[in-house]
Amino acid sequence: MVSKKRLRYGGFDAFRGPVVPKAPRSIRRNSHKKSSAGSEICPFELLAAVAGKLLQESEGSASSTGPQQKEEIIISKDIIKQELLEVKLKRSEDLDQRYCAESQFIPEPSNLELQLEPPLKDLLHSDNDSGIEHASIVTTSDFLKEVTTNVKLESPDSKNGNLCDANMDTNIPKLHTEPVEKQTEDLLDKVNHSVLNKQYSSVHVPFYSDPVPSASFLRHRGNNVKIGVRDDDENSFSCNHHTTKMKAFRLQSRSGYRRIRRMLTSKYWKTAPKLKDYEQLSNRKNTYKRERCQKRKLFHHSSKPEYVEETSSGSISNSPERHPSKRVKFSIKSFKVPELYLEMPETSTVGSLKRTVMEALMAIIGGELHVGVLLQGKKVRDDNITLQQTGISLNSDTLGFMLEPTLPQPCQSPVQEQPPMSPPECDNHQPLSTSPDSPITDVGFSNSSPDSPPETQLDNEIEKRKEELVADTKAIVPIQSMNPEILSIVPLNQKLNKRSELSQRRTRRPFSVSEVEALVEAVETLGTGRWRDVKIRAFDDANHRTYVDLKDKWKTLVHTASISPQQRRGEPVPQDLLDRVLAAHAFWSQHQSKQHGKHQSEPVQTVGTPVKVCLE
DNA sequence: GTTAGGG
DNA sequence: CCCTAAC
Repeated sequence: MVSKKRLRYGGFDAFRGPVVPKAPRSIRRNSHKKSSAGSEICPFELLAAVAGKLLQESEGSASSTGPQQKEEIIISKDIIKQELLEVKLKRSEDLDQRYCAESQFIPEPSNLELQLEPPLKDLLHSDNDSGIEHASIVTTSDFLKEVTTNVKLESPDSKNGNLCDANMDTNIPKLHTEPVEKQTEDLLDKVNHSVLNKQYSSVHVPFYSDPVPSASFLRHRGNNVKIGVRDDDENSFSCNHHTTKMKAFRLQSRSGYRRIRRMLTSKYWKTAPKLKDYEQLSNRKNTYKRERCQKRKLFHHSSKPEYVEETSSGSISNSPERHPSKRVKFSIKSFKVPELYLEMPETSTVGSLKRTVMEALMAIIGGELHVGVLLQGKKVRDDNITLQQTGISLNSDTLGFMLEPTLPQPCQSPVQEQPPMSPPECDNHQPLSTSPDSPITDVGFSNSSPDSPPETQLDNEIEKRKEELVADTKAIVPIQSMNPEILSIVPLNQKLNKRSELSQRRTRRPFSVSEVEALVEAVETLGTGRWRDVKIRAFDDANHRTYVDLKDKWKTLVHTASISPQQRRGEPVPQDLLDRVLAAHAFWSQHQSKQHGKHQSEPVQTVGTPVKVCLE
């Protein structure tokens, strides 16, 4: 049997060595920070930056080549490579060693990068109608290695070993200042306008090959080419056109999964470079929340707007003259495109690759493009409220933008049918082949209704199947690796990638009143320190409610009960229940529930009237 | 594996 | 809900 850990490592433990040193966390944490912070992300940042410059510089000579052949290749193997040499030194060695055996497949190392220029405006079907002037593609040797060999291993450092950066930055110089009262709608217009009007010079789309291509991500599109776009965070994966449903999946059993995920998401793995503090901040704390809000968004904000002149608190400058209103300055550094997934035969020509990439991009951004505004991770949906009202004027450091292609995006149902990554069944049994007609709605993410399913059984099933999944997944890898005909291109975002694969947050499932009642009842009798017992007693059959959940729920119930009804959110809990909550809470906290231990069966509905439940 | 708390 | 420290 393959252990879960093995799975996690793609069964290449031998290559990896201990992931986390058996040392005190504090030590591990520190060492990790220092060692990886610089070597993991930076290279990619650097790559992007360097490549960007290079390409920009080469723009002059690489201008449009014609109406039809608007594509153009730029192979600059050495330049970028050089730039990265220093940074990647160590890693490169590792990789080279690893791939040594397979390197013969690599005709020749080259750096790959994709650049779109001018703007997407053309693709956007915006006001303008010109076409893309050209797209350049460059690959790195590593990239090719990965591609041609379909590497399936990922070492601690190969988290980044996944090669290229995966974001598409569309640099936008700067946006104008806006009156604070300006409505968000206006802001959006501004942004959109800027985006659509060549105000940025290039678009970068670095890719990386997916170390463990998920069958579910594959879509056939025309001949052999597969294209898809995966939402970077939620594992949600959107495909263009004929794509059908794709569901992400969980690989491990809940416990194992959680354990692994804990490892992956723990700060020990966090390696965001210092330079990206802003990102780290939001990443660490908001990624879940923020990005969660972006489900189904093909584009997500990459960089928060930066204040051009002042700090967050002083970001507002007065414009005495014309507008009495304060003005907020926005400087949108760039936008990022989510993961892009492509597959095509090795025999494909570079030209076709370019076309494919373009098609994929077109598919993504081909429709009308909108800009979404994210404030503190939450999407600001109301276009009519003012910046002031949203708090953007004061808080723009938590502001984000995202490009929203107009793909059929069902979503938006507050609740979801199924946990995003959950039902392994889906993936397991809906392999590569897909019916082009399948509704896109099923794509990856899920929608599950809170009170959805007879989860009890479902969960069990899932649990069972996880074992199978392990095997299946493992099997998939080798197959891929042995099939050099498949070219995988997947933009990368390691952290997100990791998270998306293994750190999927559970789907939110609000407690129903009946659940609350059951919880209250159980706590009344058992006390507040025996959550496991509470679980067994009242939620034994609810696999999705862990005792920790119950404990948390109780915590919120106590809080809810102590605030005014107006401040409460969600499905209202009957006041009488809340009263019982308070009573039980008071009772048990006063009676040190812990020590009440064992088996008092006395229903404490009389909690209010102190009882001598204490036995013993 | 559980608890208890902070986030 | 997540993440962790402490048991």
